[in-house]
Amino acid sequence: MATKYIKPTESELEILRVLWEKRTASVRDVHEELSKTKDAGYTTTLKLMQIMFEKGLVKRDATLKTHFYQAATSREKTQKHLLGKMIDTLFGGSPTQLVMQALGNHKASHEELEEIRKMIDNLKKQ
Amino acid sequence: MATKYIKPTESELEILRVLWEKRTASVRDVHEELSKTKDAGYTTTLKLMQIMFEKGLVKRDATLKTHFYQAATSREKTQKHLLGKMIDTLFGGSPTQLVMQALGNHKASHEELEEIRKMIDNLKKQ
DNA sequence: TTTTCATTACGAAATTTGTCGTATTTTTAA
DNA sequence: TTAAAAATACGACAAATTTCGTAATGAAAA
Repeated sequence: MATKYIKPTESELEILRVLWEKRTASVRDVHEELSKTKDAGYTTTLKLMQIMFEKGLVKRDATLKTHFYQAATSREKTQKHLLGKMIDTLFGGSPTQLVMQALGNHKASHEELEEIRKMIDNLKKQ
Repeated sequence: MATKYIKPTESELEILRVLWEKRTASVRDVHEELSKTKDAGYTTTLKLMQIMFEKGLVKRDATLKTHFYQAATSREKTQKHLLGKMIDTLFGGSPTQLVMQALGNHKASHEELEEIRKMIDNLKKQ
């Protein structure tokens, strides 16, 4: 049995975002990044990251005094899970509906649209 | 200033889903629908809907003994908000990334793909 | 060495969410 | 009119999440 997927909370997702971007970061690194848009104390970030470690959401190297953290799961896997959930709960199970919404409401460049079109053509061949 | 968007919780979203489908429903209606997949008492559903009313997530007609509820916001608006948030937090602001993920991981029929392709062609004309 | 400073550990409070039991109110049926 | 049934109101509790203060620890500087 695959280990149960643990859904990150809102705050945990913010931390994961930083870790995905930086690959490896100390609590202070993460906290400074988050401070740009959010204000909470350093120990709050620390505590959250410790909890995430207990949950298995992040890994850490504790050999040095300053611990260094990494995300334990990839951005892609998390995207897949949360997107799947959203499709089920909010788009009646239809990925198409979601895609239409996304394309309709959020600007995409000519090149990006072309990229998507190519992907569709590929999918149709199968 | 537009009134702040209130993000529905997980349970609230389930209730909204029922209301979007039925347009108008009593607490009992909603509860019976939810009972199919979830087990919680009637008063739990009632309480949640009362809280949602206080938050402004639902409207209600309280002239009769049995109150009738409606979602205060459309499914489309909610989809747009949550999707936008997901694009920002999880897909680095790129709707294209999200679309590619969605198409890659979730099966869509030939007809649906065609539909999306048409939309893309339309968007490209502008 | 001693002091200072940055870090982690930990407990606990505050908030939010989800749950339900009981009281009250209203309608309907006997 | 009275009793029963069904609905809402409300308070309270439990669990999860977020927050922070303080203590302990380790490293670096004086």
